[in-house]
Amino acid sequence: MQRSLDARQGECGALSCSAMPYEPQSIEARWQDFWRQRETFRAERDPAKPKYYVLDMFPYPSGAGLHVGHPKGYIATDVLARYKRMRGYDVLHPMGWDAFGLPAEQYAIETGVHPRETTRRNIATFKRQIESLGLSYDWSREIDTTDPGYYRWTQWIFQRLFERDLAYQAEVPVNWCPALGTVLANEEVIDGKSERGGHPVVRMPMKQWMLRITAYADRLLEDLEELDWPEPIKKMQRDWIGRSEGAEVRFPVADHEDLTIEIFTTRPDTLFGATYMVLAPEHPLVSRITTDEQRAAVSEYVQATNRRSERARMADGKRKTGVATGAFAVHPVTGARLPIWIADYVVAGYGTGAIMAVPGHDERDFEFAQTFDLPIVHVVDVAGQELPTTGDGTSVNSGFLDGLPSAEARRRMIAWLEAEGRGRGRVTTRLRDWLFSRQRYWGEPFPVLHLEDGTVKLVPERDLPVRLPELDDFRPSGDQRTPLERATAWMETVDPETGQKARRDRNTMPQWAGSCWYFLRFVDPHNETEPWSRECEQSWMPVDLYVGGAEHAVLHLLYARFWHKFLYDLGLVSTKEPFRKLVNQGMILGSSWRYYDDNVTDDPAARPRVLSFRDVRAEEERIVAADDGRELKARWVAPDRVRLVEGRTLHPTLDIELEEVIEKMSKSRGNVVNPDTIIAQYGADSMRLYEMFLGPLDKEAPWTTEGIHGVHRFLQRVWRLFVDDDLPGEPARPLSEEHGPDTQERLSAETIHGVSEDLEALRFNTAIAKLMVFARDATKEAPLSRRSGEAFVKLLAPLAPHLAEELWQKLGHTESIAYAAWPLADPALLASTTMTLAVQINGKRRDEIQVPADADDDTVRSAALAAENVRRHLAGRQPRKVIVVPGRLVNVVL
RNA sequence: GCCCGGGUGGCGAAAUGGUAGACGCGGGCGACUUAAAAUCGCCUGGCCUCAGGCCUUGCAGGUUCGAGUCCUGCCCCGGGCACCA
Repeated sequence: MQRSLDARQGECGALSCSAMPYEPQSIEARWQDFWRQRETFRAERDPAKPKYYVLDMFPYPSGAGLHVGHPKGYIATDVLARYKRMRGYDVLHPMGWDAFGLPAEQYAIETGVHPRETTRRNIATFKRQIESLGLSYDWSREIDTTDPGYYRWTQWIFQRLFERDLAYQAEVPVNWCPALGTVLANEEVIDGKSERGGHPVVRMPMKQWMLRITAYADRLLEDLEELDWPEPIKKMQRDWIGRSEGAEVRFPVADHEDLTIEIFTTRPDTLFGATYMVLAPEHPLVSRITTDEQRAAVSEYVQATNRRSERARMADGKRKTGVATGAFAVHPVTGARLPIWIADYVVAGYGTGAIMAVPGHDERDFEFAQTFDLPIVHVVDVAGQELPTTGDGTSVNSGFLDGLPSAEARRRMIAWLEAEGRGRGRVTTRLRDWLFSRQRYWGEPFPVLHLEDGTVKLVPERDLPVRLPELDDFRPSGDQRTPLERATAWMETVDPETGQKARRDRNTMPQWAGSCWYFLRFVDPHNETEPWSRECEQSWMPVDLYVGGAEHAVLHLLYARFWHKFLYDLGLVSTKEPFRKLVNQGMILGSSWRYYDDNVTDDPAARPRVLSFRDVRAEEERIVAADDGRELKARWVAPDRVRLVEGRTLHPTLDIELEEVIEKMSKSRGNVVNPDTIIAQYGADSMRLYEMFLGPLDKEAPWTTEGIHGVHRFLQRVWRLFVDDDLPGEPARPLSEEHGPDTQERLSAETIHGVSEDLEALRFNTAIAKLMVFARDATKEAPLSRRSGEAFVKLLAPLAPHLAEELWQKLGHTESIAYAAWPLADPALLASTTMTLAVQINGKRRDEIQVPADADDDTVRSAALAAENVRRHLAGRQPRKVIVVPGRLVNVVL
């Protein structure tokens, strides 16, 4: 940079030297206003152009606002949206709010502020933060799931489900969470606790709305094949659906002519090895078949099972427990009497809640049989292995199956069962119908009326939406009454068609309802006569790229696919699947510092003993003091409060060394970084660039505030490439209208080529690296040519849009760069005239040679053998073999 | 236990079976400065007998002219599922 040091000195005499050369704060606000006022990103559909629908999983606007981890996916989709626009696509890039749900309501209960109010405030904060990143959303399509104009159509879709018998009410055992005062879907229960809040959940029967997602199980499974989704996510969905093939077999109960036990097995070939039966403790037949002698023991076991949470059951490990019912079943083939047991290793919710136990070929049955001294029979021979064997082999001791390989034996047994009327081939799924009602306030009301005669009918379409009633008290009642039942005037109504007295439904829909179809509303958000028009749907759907967190693998993504398939069957959408390509962005991690104390109960009056991480050890799940073994609790120190003393990291006031822990950002750890602070200091473009530069999009990465310096320096360098801030009044450095030197033109072509490829593949980190190389090297030999300079600004535009707009304007353009045509690399420049080849000897790099790009193998070979260091290694010997890899290297084998 | 990812400099990371460590952080040296910051330039995996050479992508083998990349076995970390019949 030999440019005018003299000018700089001259300037310093007259003016302050502290003027910032590149001031993102003023640039960014100006361009954000520009985009807003011009509606630059309003999506319009021109049928002559290809379309690109790029979508973020819309956020739940929580009270805490965004931290730097949230926008990573939004930035990535924004880069792609901007890139695709410049590539000539019509881009649909919308944003909205998934605003119904528990946290707003929990907050309302704590503070007394209406959820509508907190939701409004939270949305305002989220929107301000998102806008400050310069994301190119079409805000005219903003959606809020709590808006009656939106949930009207959520209710409308529910009505269509009801009409097709895909929504029904049933008395089912549900996951009741007393602390939240609601039931939860299976997907919302993790380890026997609620996904939100970690409260205990108990199973109990209740009348609930259900959606028949099981009717779509096969299609949800099959159509995964055609999706460009991460393999682990597809796998999780397959596992969740849990399809397995096998047979249903009916075992008559001895001495109860009217009773049969129905079981499901994937191994009908082992039927001859069944030596006893097991029912889940909750199985409906238990009380009917239990003999008087066993009744006391059985009921005690059933109660004990109910009391123990699933967590406690798991903590017990694999120890088998159970009680005999005293009853017997009749083996459908041999007629043998098999004792019927109950045991909690058979779960009520899977299959039929009953099994035939084949201890010879099932590890669980084997353990149980050993524990209770039940007979074990060998019916499948697997290459001399000892029992229990669970793999395929050859049937033995199995009557008409003897000698058959397992697969054939299965077919033969199913045929026999069907011929004898004792069973049939069957496929089961682990997936169960979706429990769709919640006993909460902040959700969509069900658009139905319960008439006095018990019938349920739909609210007429013209009366939609059924609005949420106003309530002052949102609390769950503690019993099973719901908040809506307090709105008595709202609950008691009349059927507008018959004039009969009617009650509204007391439940609301779960949080997932609104997100099942929001991507469809985005294509036609202001339509008041239908949820979306056919025309809009066909011009934008499906979503071409969907980016969001992996935590939605089996919740939102499965539910949304289910609704979409249903809408497809109705002819309302034209694609079987809503999301063609899915990418999970990796989390951004924060760092905090840890120590321990013995105030395990968080007693504020305690004077705890404080320990460094060096003085503790892990004992199973707990952390204890290394010396006296007392139990400890982890404490956290935010990174800005630690003291660095002689290379050690210490507590702010105490003399103990802290341990750095890098994990998901959360309030409780004090490791959250607010994007507002980063943007105020470095600007949105630096923030965007940094998050994209950290590493591959789908990988998690730790946030470090030093790291952002690098990309900020890069943007400053870019600024100076175009703007001479030492010459006030000069809008831009004059760029040469001539072609630059060959090296510059070639670098430009390579950068265009490389950045384009990287953006297509979502490799933002390497795209940025290539831009950095250009900015570093382009002006080494000569000033930048206009041609290369403008191409570079365009390449930068998707990643750092504010700076690119500013430079584009300084280069004399009056239109936004947002729709400027993406540059194309001159292929002639990509092919260089000479090339540098590495020369290896026995696979080790020893020298390099320069040869013309079109040199033939012989020329390359002799050049390689003539290289100085090669001659030294050869020392007169003849190489055994010379391998020429065109364009790459030469390997001389001795 | 089972199923996925992943182990590369002090750190974040690059690398169609073909020059390992691009780019960035941090660090070092120098220029500019009264000074500092900012900026700019150079250096920065380890070791040695240093114009050269040896070692190096979790560990141990294998395939290949050539392996971070492919194969076999193992170790460690992260995630998902978990008595699923």
